[in-house]
Amino acid sequence: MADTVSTYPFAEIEAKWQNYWNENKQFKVSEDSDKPKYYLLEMYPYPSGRIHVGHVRNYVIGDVMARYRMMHGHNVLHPMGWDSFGSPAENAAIQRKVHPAKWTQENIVYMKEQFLKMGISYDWSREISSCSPDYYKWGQWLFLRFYERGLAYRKEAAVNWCESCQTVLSNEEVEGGRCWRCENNVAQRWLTQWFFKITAYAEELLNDLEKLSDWPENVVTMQRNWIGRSEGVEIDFPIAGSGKAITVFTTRPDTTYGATYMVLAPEHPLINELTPGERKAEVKAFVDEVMREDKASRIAEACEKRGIFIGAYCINPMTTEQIPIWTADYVLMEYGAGAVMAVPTHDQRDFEFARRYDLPMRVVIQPPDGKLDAATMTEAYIEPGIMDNSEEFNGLDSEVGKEKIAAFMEANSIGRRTVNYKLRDWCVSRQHYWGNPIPMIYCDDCGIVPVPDEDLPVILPLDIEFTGSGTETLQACKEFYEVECPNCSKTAHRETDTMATFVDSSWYFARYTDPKNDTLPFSLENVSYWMPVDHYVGGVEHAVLHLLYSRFFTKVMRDIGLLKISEPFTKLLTQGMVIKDGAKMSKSKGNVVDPDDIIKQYGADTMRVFSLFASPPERDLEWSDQGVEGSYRFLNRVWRIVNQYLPQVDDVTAQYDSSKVSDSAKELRRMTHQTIKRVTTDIDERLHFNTAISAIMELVNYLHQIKPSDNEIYRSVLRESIESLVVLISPFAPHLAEELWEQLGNKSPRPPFSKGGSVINAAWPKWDEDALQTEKVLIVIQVNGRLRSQTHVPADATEDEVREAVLADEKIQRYIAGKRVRRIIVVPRKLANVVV
RNA sequence: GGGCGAGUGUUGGAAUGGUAGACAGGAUAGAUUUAGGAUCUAUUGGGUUUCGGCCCGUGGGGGUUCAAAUCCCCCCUCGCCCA
Repeated sequence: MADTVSTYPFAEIEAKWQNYWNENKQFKVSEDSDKPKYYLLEMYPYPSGRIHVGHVRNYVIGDVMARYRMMHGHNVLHPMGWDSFGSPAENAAIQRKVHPAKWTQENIVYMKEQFLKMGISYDWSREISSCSPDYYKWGQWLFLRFYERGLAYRKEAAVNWCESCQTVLSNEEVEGGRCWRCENNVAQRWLTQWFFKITAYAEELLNDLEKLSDWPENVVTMQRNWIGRSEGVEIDFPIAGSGKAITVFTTRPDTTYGATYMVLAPEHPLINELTPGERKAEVKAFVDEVMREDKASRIAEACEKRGIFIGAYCINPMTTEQIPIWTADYVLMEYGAGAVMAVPTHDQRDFEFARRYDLPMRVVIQPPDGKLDAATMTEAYIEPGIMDNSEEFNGLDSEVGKEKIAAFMEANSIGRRTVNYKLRDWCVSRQHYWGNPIPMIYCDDCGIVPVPDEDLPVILPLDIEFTGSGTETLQACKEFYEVECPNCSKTAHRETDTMATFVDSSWYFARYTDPKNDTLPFSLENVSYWMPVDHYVGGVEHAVLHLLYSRFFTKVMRDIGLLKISEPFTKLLTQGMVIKDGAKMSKSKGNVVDPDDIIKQYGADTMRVFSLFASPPERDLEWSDQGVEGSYRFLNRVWRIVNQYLPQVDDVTAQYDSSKVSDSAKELRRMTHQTIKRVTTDIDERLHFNTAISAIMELVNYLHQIKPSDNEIYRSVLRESIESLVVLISPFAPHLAEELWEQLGNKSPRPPFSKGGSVINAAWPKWDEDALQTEKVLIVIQVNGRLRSQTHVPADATEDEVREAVLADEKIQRYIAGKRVRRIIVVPRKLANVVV
């Protein structure tokens, strides 16, 4: 518990310096700087009400990097804003009768205050909010540019429907068959929706992953899997008694002779057309049931596969046999074109399905070491092998057969080699009120008419009655819904769905470069100066969602001519979750920590230091109340040690002649420079702030036990140490550092570190490699790899000199007595291993 | 089922081929204090000891190496992603 007598006055200090930064516009940046630019960004938050410790971790990590770069003389863009459209605001409106705009605005005001209290170095002059018309106007503008290029289009399709959110979802928003936001099961519905043609960029999105060398490998892998490129063959199966064909995609054309039935996804548009009248009712009942079923259980392997014969046949183009067409729950529209040639002998799911419904099977690939019989197989044989029952292809290795069959199909116009992606076009319509209106008008005569640029933005009306669903709300609002057709001036109506909030967040990073531009989303000049984001910090939950969409938007914006880069984020850091008592914090578990309470009790610097010290950023962080107290104790220790030495270092500068340094000062100097090196490389190269802080702790512990001399050079060396300590700790505990910096008399310039004013203007200390050297080094001595002794040798001792010293060691002599020394391995300045 | 990641004291973690457990937390003892808190000092992986040491120890088993928490193979457990 905080005690006023023995602790530093964090509350006063923090308020003082937050005020100072604000008044001095310390973090405001412009494009006309001769310093090199650095764009440091954390994912902007949804203004849900209050900052939680997960946010704290995210934004503090970003702040350390931002402050570190500022102190390295970079022109650092470090902006913040609000992902302020979205369903929680709408839910609050329905449940608590507060207008979403009001609810959102109040949350923003509160959370901004919290950010200020945390001492995060944002340039608030660039603040953006996605629900503000001057921001969402440009989202609409971009939508129209997408539309002009055919990258935004409307189609009827089976789409994901979340009953609890009352809206459609993109495939990326469905995780394991559940809604990513509310974790409810997702069903399928036939609806006409707006889509972005992300598949047009599939190849580039995949290939450019190779450029992302500073991204965590798991994120790159997840995106690669999500895009899901596979090479194979598209095969046409003619429909019996019709001129049409069903096209399937397969990576295994070598098994085509084994395709004994066809399966269409229940959502497949051909089902209704192909099902003969007498079976229509039964098939429709099945299809409806599957579409209501949740996606999770449909894709679960353990679940029994169900299907129904639709009453039609198609022709296997290789065997020319008629095969039955089925529809089954295990085939999703996402795979290939929603149609699968079923080869039960060589695909496990087809095998299980065929066994259940007693469908025919034919072995067409034999393993190298045996002969399979379809009647006795207990599982599908999915490995390559020798082709069988495949006419002229018999006896071929199936890998060779793949190529031969593909060539045969192309020559005979049965099929063609193609590349398939798992990635589907991005459904962006949402049946919500609190979102960016899609700028489209429907006219009975002219059809779909885009809103002309000069009429943007389409303002989301605030004066409305909530009638339940968002779409209905907007339809009921006559001033919004009814509009003159821009083409023919007749009465037409507006689109009432709004855009997914992931559209807003797919380009916000570029808007920060020119946030007040009212003629374009951003100027080419500004965006070219700042973009790409040099370092992006956020949660791994966006590995596919936001990070894939943003890459897509960047490429489209490049093709529109808005910017010149292809990838938005050079370096990515995905931080782990904050957990408590082994579980994710949640109200129901009662393990929620409120940052406000921590700040009140210990101050923002303590909270910052704890959330950095407890674990490296990419790992999960276990919150510990006692750990917080430990960080608080440490900062108090820093406060005391600097104050204790203040009188001794007050009248000297940190400049001295290093050749005149005494032995005891040399040791202090070595410790200081070693700390500078460790902290610098930990922040800069490894991003391991926990070990950087522990290095500072070691310096503090050392300073605590020295007996300083009165000698002027010694006091200069001590000043260097104290100043380094303050500068090194400043990205972590900026308020404390500012206060101590001022106490050290560094508000006016004082060489070599202080340039006057804030500690942020200070020069980041450089370590002197010579200062790290000692005259003697400790050599650990092993005998046969086991630690036996240690000895000191001169730092510049040769390997032979080390060997001599090792053999002269008393303990070692006992160990090797009577044995033949076969060799001695010497690791310079570290270790020697005697092998006997 | 596949892919990726992780598994180290009582706890968070450190060490990425070279002294395992830095730094913190917790605990124990002592100093200070009327007391508590704060602060300071010492100890703190296990076993054993004649107090010099010695043996064991990084999920389990095997291997490579003078030397393995670290590299390789097999297995177990957990997490995430994809089926």
